[in-house]
Amino acid sequence: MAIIVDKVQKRKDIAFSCKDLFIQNGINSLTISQIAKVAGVGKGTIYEYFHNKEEIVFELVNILMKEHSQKLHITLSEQSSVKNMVKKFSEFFYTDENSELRTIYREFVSIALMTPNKKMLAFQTECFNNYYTWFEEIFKRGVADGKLIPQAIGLVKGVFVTAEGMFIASTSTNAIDNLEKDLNNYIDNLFELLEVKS
Amino acid sequence: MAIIVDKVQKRKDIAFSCKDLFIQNGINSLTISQIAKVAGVGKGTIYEYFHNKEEIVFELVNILMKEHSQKLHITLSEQSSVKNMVKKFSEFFYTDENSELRTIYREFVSIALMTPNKKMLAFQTECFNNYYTWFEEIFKRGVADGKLIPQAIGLVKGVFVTAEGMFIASTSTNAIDNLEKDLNNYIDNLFELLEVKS
Amino acid sequence: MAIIVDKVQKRKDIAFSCKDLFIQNGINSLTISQIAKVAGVGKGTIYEYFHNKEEIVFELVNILMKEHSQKLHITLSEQSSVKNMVKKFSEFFYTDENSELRTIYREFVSIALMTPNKKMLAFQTECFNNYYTWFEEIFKRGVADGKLIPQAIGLVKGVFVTAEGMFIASTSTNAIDNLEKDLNNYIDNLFELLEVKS
Amino acid sequence: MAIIVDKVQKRKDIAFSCKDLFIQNGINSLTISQIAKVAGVGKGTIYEYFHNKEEIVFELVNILMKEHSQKLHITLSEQSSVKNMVKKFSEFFYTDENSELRTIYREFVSIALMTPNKKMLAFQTECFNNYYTWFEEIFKRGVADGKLIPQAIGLVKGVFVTAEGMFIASTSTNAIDNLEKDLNNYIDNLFELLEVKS
DNA sequence: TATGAATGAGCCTTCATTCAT
DNA sequence: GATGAATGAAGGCTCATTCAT
Repeated sequence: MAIIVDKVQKRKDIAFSCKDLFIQNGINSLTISQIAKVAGVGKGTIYEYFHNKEEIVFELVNILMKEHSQKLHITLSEQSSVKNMVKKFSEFFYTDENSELRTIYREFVSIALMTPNKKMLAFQTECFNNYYTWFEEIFKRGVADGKLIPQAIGLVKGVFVTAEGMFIASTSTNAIDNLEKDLNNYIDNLFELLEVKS
Repeated sequence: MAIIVDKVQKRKDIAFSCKDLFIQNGINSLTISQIAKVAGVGKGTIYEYFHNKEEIVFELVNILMKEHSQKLHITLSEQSSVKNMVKKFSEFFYTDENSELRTIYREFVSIALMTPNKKMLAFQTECFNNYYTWFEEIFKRGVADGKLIPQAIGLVKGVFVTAEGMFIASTSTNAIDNLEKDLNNYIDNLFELLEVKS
Repeated sequence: MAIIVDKVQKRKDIAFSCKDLFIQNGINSLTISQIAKVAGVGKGTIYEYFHNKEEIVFELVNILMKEHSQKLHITLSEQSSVKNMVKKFSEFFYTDENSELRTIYREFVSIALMTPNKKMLAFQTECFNNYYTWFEEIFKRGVADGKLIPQAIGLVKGVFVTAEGMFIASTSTNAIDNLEKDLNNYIDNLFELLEVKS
Repeated sequence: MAIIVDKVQKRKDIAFSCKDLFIQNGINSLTISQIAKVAGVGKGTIYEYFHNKEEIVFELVNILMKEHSQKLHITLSEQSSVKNMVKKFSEFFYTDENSELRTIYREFVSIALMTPNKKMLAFQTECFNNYYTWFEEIFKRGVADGKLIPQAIGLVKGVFVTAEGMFIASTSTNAIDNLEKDLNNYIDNLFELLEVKS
């Protein structure tokens, strides 16, 4: 009887096993040899599950994003105000807890900017839409509940990308230390304008 | 005696000469051989002016940014309102006119995210601060002139990075076509809240 | 499953295959490409078995030295006097039979003098000790058997290195033709003093 | 009036100026650029005085050897016995005072073994003969004066090269620390046999 | 299915040498 | 005589990918 291998699971396992390597060295200095070694499989086997190196990053980000997404869902549902939800949302970009995922995310954005290919873009779009729809929903509910002024809707997209914008900027300018302060300051000031005063 | 060469100018010339190559293929597929060829110099000559490939990109972005910065200065000085200034500012991210610089800028951000080194970070910080100080000034003047509400100041950083955030997002999600609409919509809605109604 | 290869043997094969190339051109003008070609393997394969060019020479000398060592063992065991043993020992430095090994040995000494690294030094030490212990043994037995005067022991190291010293000198001074005569003359005169007259 | 440059002296100056560089890095990692820099001349100028890199080493060894030779002459003339002369002779190979020259000499031997060319060999021969004639003379006088037994003459060449042989061996085997002891021990034991007991 | 030995195109980089000034 | 900018041949080495087992 042939051994039945769960291809989907093995794919995930391989991607996940090189997480640390990926975080430490970045995709550019990762070699298939190294990946095969830490994954505990042969070099040829990698090619049974992935077409190229970037697909592995792809899979890895996929896994980690889903994980993060689930946690975030729970956290958000515990928040009482839209502002707090947005704050929890933006926490991703500075808490220690997410530093690993952030490192990988950074690399991922970098790859996407440099060598965009269809599969990767499709995934990014999915990823973006997933979070964005969510984000939009929160704002819409806020307006419907009379917590936010109607004009808030027109700012959703802008607000959504601001956290990422700041993250990118802070990485580039090596000013990651101020990120938390800057983000919270921005959110506080913004909601000062958006929240309906009771 | 030996030939005296304007090393600074030649450095610029080499960097500039590979602009098209860089736009078409990205830094990763650029080879020193190609660069030397389009620059019309020998391979060894490249190393007389640059330590490595990334330094060339570095120089090129430097040149183009300065060029763009100057043009922008003029354009901004012609605007009558803060909102229009911000719109002109954000035009960089979608007009055809800047598509080349944008491509290079994208690559540059990508490199900075992936392999940050001190020199590059220093340049990025300088670049960021240059534009940001400018941006902040515009807002402060707006408030001082009674055109914007005082709370606008607390949003400066957020607004500043939003355009970049959307740009990155649009690249990833292949939704660059909507960028102009999204950006303008965001700015219109935001200034609805920030502008002092007369 | 994958092909199982005798890595140790293949390493030897590759090293051995470039013997002639090495003798004709010396290590400095040997290129990896040439080595790969005469070894009948790809360039990359070389790096599966060796870390760098010098390691190949290292392996080659290792092989040839062992071969020579074995032959010498037999030859020495056939000698009747210590003097003859020493003569057979020193023959290495001038007989036609060993000219190839000598060329490689010369190159090897040259490398060791110029770029000593731990591995190479360790091997040299081993090599030296191997022959030297042997040499010392011969002298000790000679004294024990009453063939040599006891003071011979104090000269062992000096005598041992003399052949090599003459070899180096003869190479430098292009006087290799006189080496045989010089060596034998030296040995004859020395043993005149060291041998116990019956 | 044209500036009269002492070509011979400038040649020496250039060679001498790169002494430290040469000692620290060895000939292989010396570049013409570096040499020109430390010599305080242009790269092209080097080629006015030397045909290639090795010629510089050649000149340098020449200078240093002559210097050493003169010092040795004086030292030797102060010795009372042949044995002491030989000891002083061999001191070159282990005293701190000569460590620099030794480093260069080692490199020089290495070059000579690897890439012997006529000029270099001619110089080596001259160098060897210079010292050797001297050495032979000492022994001959020792015999003539009734200090040494006549058979000593037949050992001159062997004894002469022994110090160098030990030096080479000690370099290879990393046993340079024992060199002084080994050499002196050898000389003491040898002269026990060669000196005429009064 | 799994492997890992073999590959070789092509990269970056070095540096001795030239030659116009 | 002196210079140093320019060169380009040539080298070592990497590593994604293949494929026989």
